[in-house]
Amino acid sequence: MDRSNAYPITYGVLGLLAFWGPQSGYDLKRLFDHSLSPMWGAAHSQIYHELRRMKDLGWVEMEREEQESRPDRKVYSITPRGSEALASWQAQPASVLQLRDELLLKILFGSFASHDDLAANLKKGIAEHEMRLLNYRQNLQYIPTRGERIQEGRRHNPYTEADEGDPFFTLIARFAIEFENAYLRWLYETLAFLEENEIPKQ
Amino acid sequence: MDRSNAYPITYGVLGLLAFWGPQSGYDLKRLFDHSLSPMWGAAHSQIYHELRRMKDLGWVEMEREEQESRPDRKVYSITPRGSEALASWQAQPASVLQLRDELLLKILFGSFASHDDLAANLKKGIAEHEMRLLNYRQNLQYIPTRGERIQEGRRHNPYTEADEGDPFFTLIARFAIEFENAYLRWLYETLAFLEENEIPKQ
DNA sequence: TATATCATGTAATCGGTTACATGATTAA
DNA sequence: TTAATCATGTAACCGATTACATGATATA
Repeated sequence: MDRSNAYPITYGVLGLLAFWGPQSGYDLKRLFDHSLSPMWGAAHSQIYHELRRMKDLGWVEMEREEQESRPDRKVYSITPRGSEALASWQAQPASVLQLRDELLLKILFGSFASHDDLAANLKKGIAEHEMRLLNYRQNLQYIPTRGERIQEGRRHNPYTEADEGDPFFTLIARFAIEFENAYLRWLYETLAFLEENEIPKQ
Repeated sequence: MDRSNAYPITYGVLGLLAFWGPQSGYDLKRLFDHSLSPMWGAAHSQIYHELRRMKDLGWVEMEREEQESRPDRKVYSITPRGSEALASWQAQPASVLQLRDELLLKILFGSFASHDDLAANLKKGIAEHEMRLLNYRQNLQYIPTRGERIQEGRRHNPYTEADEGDPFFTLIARFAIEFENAYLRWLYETLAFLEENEIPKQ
């Protein structure tokens, strides 16, 4: 629980602090939802938890911003030791990916499902991934610029044109789009295959 | 722990029992490693756990096979109630995918890494995914056939030519290959981009 | 009037991984 | 002689999700 270990999610929060400058837990949750969600989601409870752990580790500092009629904002910023931790994480090999996609499991065992159940799940998958694709395409036009964001502080529009933006965000956005395209292509082909091979009910 | 709920991993084990016929925990672990591992991995401890839980639910039955000089094999088979559970799982919508790929996280925060660290991680990713692709391509030639496997029992070669095999296994194998191809294409492009834009050390 | 946003946290649970534990057989 | 295979389990831990808890402001 309060161990001194760090995990991908820890560095996710730390990286966002390094990139965007000082943020509250609430801000970080929105950044997660906006830029990381389908790549690495996080509940707000977990973000608050990681912040406390990193404070204990000396990787972040906290400053309290008082507000009338609302809970104080606790604004966290990365410390030099946090920056070191982030860099040494980058020097370590990444753990290997596991998909864990329930839809794929269902298709794999499709011989135990009715045609209609399979088709329904495929269509739900198509809707879901089409929506993601739209989202990513829009995001690609608004890639953040690091320097600006940190200098001007929070609460202004953090986006600039894609061609001035952080090249790594652009690379990841491209990945997301290509992944969704490949997934969708397969979903449509699979659905078509099922419809062709359906044995019609008498 | 011993709750009466079921999760994707539960149905993964149940589906394997339905497809391949009676198996021991040890057999199931190998089937997982062979056919499901990068899609939905499972430690042997978890498989044994799911088997006990499903026995309590009446979804599987256990029969003890005595052996000299080795622990008894406990062979599990799916019950009619297990088949019902599998079918009703297929009727429910699948949960949505989250990638949770640490490599993507590292690339996203690539502005806090050295060129060499990034390149090393990309190259490790390339090696990993090339290996998977090879594996999937080999698997595609040997797709299991359900009926045979169950009738003839375990411990014979369970594979037949792809064109006679289960169509769903073929569909999933195609997905896996297309996914790895898309991922690899992106990895190579990203690595090339980094090499082009490297600021050489003085 | 009801929902959404702002803002932070605790508690409970659980899915999943890693380590621990045992021990015979067989092939390199 | 070392490692891999066969074979099954327990224990500890922890990352992550879900639910619980509070309460003001602004918008529909």
